Amino acid sequence: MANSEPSFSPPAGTEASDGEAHEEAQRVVAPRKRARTSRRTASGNTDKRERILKAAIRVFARKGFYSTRVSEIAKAAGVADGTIYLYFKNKDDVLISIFQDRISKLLEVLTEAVAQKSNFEEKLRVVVDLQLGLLDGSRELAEVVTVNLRQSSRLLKQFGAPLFGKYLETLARVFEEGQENGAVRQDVSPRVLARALWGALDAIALGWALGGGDEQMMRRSAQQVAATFLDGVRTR
Amino acid sequence: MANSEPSFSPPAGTEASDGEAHEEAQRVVAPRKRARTSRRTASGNTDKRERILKAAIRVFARKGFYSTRVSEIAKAAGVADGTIYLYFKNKDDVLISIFQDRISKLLEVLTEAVAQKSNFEEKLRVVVDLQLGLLDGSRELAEVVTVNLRQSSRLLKQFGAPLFGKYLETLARVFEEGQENGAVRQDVSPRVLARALWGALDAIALGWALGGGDEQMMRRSAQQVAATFLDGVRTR
Amino acid sequence: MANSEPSFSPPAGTEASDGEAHEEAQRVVAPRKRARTSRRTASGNTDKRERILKAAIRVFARKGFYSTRVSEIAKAAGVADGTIYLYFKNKDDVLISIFQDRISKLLEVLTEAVAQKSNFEEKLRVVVDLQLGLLDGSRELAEVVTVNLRQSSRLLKQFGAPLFGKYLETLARVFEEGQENGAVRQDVSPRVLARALWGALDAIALGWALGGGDEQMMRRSAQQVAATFLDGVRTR
Amino acid sequence: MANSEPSFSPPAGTEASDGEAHEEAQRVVAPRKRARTSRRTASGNTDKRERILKAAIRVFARKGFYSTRVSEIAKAAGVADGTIYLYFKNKDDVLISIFQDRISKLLEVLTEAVAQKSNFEEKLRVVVDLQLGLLDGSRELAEVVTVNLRQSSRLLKQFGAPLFGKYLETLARVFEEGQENGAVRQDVSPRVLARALWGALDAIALGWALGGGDEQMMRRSAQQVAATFLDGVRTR
DNA sequence: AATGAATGAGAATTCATTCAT
DNA sequence: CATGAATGAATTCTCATTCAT
Repeated sequence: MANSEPSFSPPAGTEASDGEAHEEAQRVVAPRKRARTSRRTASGNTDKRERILKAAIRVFARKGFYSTRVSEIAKAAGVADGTIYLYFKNKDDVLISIFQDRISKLLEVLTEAVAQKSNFEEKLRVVVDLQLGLLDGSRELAEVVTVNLRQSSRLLKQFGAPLFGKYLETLARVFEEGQENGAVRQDVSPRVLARALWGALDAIALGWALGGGDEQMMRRSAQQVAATFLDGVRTR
Repeated sequence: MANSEPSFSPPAGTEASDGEAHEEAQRVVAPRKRARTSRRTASGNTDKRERILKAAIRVFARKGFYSTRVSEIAKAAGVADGTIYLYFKNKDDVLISIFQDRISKLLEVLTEAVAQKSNFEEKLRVVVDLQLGLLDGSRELAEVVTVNLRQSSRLLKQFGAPLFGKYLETLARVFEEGQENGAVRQDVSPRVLARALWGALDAIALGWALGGGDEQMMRRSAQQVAATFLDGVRTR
Repeated sequence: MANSEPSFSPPAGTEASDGEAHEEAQRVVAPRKRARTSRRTASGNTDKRERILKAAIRVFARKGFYSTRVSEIAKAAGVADGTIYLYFKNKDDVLISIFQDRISKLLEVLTEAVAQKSNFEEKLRVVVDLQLGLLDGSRELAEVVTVNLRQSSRLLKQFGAPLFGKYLETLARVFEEGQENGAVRQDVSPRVLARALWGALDAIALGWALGGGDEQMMRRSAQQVAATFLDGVRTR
Repeated sequence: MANSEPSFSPPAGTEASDGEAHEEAQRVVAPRKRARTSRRTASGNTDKRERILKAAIRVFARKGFYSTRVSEIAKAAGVADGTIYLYFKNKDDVLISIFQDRISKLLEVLTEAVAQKSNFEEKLRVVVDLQLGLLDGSRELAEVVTVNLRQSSRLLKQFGAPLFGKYLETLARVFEEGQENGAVRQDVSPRVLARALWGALDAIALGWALGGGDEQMMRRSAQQVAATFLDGVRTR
């Protein structure tokens, strides 16, 4: 099977019709004067926007973007339908925000984690663990990315692509460094390797996310993928 | 060992809420006296159902299931909107039919192709080429699968998953055989490898589809992934 | 009271927010292959688009554009809500279409009627009668214009203005000719006179339309306005 | 004779359907303990109600009743959305209050101004100047009337009409007096003349408002309309 | 069998109004 | 008194599906 995922940048004429939308992607951070009411007890009810985002992640993951009704997100978040629109421009904006908020966070964590490790092998293991959500609290993050990355081609192409590109870039850099210091074979492109690794891990995570697997199984899978990749890319 | 193929089946409570039921979710091969008119003279009016299916594959691959309008499929197929309903129960049924009709065919091709090759390395290369659409003209079909496998939890989990599971099964079998005859290392699960390979190839195909890359580049990438995987899984 | 009507061209920042809308104002003439079903018995059920337009005129006139629900138009036209959208892009488009269809017709009639009369006095009387709907079947036309001209500032400014401008232009031309051949005083601007006459007649028509006055009363009013204007503008 | 001032009152069955009723459509001068706080020290916090009313006049004049959001009025008035409801029963009530508070004031001014002039010609000139907003700063107020008089059948017919009727009445009275003392021709109805004059001036003001004309141009137009009308209605 | 105009249920979104702070 | 976040009823519009021709 050859293929292509929900894609990640306008491949020719795709889902056009609305060339507008989200002209000013950022906006809406919180309907004025937050801060007083927000972060009520220092933890619970942290912020309504956050609550909606979390609810949306849950529902999108379960039903997919298109099958999710705005009212379902609202109900899951425990707010009125209209409240969603106090924090997000529209349904699309909710999905986009999930990406922008979460993925950039994942990217930060990745960049830092990779920087802390000194040799190639360690870096690669960090990448694997992080993407599979085995690192600290990255579990939910990973799940969001894995599951939601696939919901709306149009949206994600348009707004997810740049961030996704940076993620791959960081991975490719790890392989490149490996080549530079002789740890990685020279006859393969760092970009291709980055993509392949991401895809492999993504597939593992997807199977796990959908199958409801336990973490132990996941760790074992991670271990195996890491080992195989290391052997595969090793200089010989 | 690890990863017992969670296999995409409805993970617990998924997309319930729609009590609308699936009274007879199965299929509809062709409402009304099909068989007689079908494949009429092997020439004119060859088969309208076929034409619709082909058109749907094209459109679904480009825009995804939810963003595709029934009228678009009709237009692409050169038939009236209503005609679709003469051959399919509803829009869902069109997608389901694609999975059932076509993917099982693709699966056959894979099974056969793998069976024809005698050693592990050759089998793996066949898999790679097939999935990357380098083997025949199965590109678009593969795209439908990958694109849509991620949009509708309900439909695809329910109908796509079993076939996807079989695909992975076939791949896993290749690795398993490799282990049996000593070509593949024993410390990794064939299932995990199958999934990882599929994911890696899928990611490559995605990048290619989006980047508008040429086939040559694709072949080179395929070559690199295959080589890396082979070295990675080789017994040592 | 100084004032200004619903206006007729973007006076500074007015009801902006949607700079788009109606980019391709024309469109939708009839959903494909009309002609067969249309104009059924040569008269009744002439055309669905026409039926909707007529219903909309009635309802808009009674309740105003903003207070009219699309479903009310549909009910009045005896069609389903969705059918409206087969012939019109949206609610706005219905109002706009009323103008484009009807006013241009009124304009045609005016131009021709004025051309047929030779002296100023007769021309002026024709204008009066036409605008007041006293000429042949122009009654409904006049009513549409009078009542609907005032419904949506934004819409009418944008789409009604050009046509309204032409209407005034034609009137002004009548006065101008009057000045040229000595029938009309030279110390007043034809444009100002055109506007004033239109406004005066519009006011009369409005009172009549809302009050449900009878035609006799209207004729008398028309007679009086015409007489007064004639005396007022006469060369002395 | 003709035209007995149909006067904008609900022409038969108008805008029924909304059985929501007008339980106590009348008015609300100022909910809660007004009077005490109002017009506090004649300086600071002069009167919030007044501020809201002024802001509403501005916004309604520009965008019309239906296109104006309550929040826009609030912002323009520099108060919170909820504050509006401390002084007005609802959005409708704001518009109604404008009519009742302001227009009756305008009417007073007109009545007085007309009373101060002794001959017909002077009276007519006063009317012209007042309606064209040349007499004081009543421009915006006049705009509210004209713009909104045409948008909402229900509200304005119900609440604006009576006042508008009085305005026309006053004008008609001027013409009637003119007839009584021989300054105005007897063969035209004062009511018709009143309506026609109002309409003519309204149209002029409209053109001016839209064309962004300067006051000088306006004065010239006013001069011309006044002169033409005077000549037109003069006894001969 | 084929057509495509018509249908109407369903979904996103808006905004007047309320009410806890 | 004021505030403005939250609410949810109401409305427009879409599009899968039907059915008369």
